[in-house]
Amino acid sequence: MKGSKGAHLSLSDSSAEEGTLTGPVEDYLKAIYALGRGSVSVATNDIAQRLNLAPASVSGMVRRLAGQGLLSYERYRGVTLTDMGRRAALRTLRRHRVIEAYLSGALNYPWDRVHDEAERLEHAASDELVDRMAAAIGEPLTDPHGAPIPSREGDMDETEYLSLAELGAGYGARVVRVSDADPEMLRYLGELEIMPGAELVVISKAPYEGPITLTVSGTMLSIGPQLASQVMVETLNDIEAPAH
Amino acid sequence: MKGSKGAHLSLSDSSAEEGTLTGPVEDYLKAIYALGRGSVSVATNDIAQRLNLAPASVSGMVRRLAGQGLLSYERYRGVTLTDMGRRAALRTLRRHRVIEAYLSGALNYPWDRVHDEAERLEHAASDELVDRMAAAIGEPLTDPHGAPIPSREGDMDETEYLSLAELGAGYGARVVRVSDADPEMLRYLGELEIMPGAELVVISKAPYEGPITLTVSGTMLSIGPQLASQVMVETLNDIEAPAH
DNA sequence: CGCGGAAGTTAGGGTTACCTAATATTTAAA
DNA sequence: TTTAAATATTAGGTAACCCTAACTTCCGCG
Repeated sequence: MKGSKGAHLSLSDSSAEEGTLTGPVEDYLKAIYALGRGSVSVATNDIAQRLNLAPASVSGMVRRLAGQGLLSYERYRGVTLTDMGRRAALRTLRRHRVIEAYLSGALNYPWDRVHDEAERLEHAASDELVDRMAAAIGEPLTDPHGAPIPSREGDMDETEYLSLAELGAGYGARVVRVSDADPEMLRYLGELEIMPGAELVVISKAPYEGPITLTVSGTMLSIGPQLASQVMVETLNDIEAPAH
Repeated sequence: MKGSKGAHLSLSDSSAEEGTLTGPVEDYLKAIYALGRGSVSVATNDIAQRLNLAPASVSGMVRRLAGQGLLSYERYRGVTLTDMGRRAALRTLRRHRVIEAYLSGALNYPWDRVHDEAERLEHAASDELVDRMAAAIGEPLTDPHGAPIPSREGDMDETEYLSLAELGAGYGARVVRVSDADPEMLRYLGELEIMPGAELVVISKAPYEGPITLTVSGTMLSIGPQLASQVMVETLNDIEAPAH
């Protein structure tokens, strides 16, 4: 575990602003939140890249959002979410992850396809629907990829974890989260049974960015370091350093 | 029963067009379908009223949609859906009604609130999601208000029914469908247990648009003709004309 | 320190979808 | 048949988002 902190902002009701943000605006806020982990300043080019937009488009939008009080912005200096912006971002994040968890838990969606569906539904679902979905599947704490779900009140566990690539040979660990960026990759990880909750032991790490050999639920396999870096784990004290 | 006909058009895949219609476009097509029951010509003003838009906005949109082959349009003459447009309308209608049925059946949504939620989700949900929802609640044939759900293939039962206001005193009937236009009204009808499946007997109809007295599941009550006209029923041969 | 490339911005357009005001067309009634 | 009311359309705007091209600012390296 590398570090830990928490976010708290009231998500519901959101005080005085008009309330209804457009889909694109929600996407901007989510992207800025993800890139700036809450309060770090974010480069407009990075937002553009993440949202697949031309940098010029971001400059314009960011100026508008600053005008609406959702973020603070100084030309050529990057942007930072205001409390209001952070609240909106977390609200969208909660929607997204609850929807993912619901699709997976209640409708048997395969985990490599929940992301895209949630990406569209998150802008259309009401708070009530999201709350009902969460209740229906027992108020889960994470989405199917292991990402934490912000609470209705705007709290989110922001614990950071080691990646499997950083784990030393001989260590046992439990998978807590995998990146949901690439469906193809998720399908592959699924085949290997590398998913949240799985326990694994690193057998060896070849040097020079070589393959990492490990056992997952009894099976031995090797994966590249690039893939391993997308898998976040929590070390297990009790399986520590077996002989090899 | 006043008449009966069926619609058949392949809903899936939709042949050669680009495929993704915007939310507003889907709303126009749905409105035109609803107003023209398939193929009757529809006045642009009626579309405007139904969608709560200025008539001028409709003229413009309708020209664009005609250009895309979704409807045929002659200035000052109203519009008619093409096969392609009808297909798209039925696809949206299916989404809408499946979502309503799902919200009600799987998430315990009260029936006066499913419409608004579905109105937003219908533009964001994928065909796969809609199909999974339908499967999860046993492929229902109607939504919670009794409106028929078009099949994946584009078939819809378009049977027309008598309204409760048209039913003569002494007749027994089963409620098949109620208007979902007004949540307030739905809540009231729910309190009275006037909902699809309920069986009722008309005791008397006061003249000059006076109240209609009836029994619903044993209880006697009176409603105005305006409300009664929003309740569609199917007569029951076996409870016909009891003495009074 | 200054200068070139990277990063970010403005300028100028385009599309969708809406609006109000002014105009045209249809239609029903005198 | 004429004509006014009802219906519908164009004309001219606005706002949200997006783009490409041209320009500006920043910053690190020599």
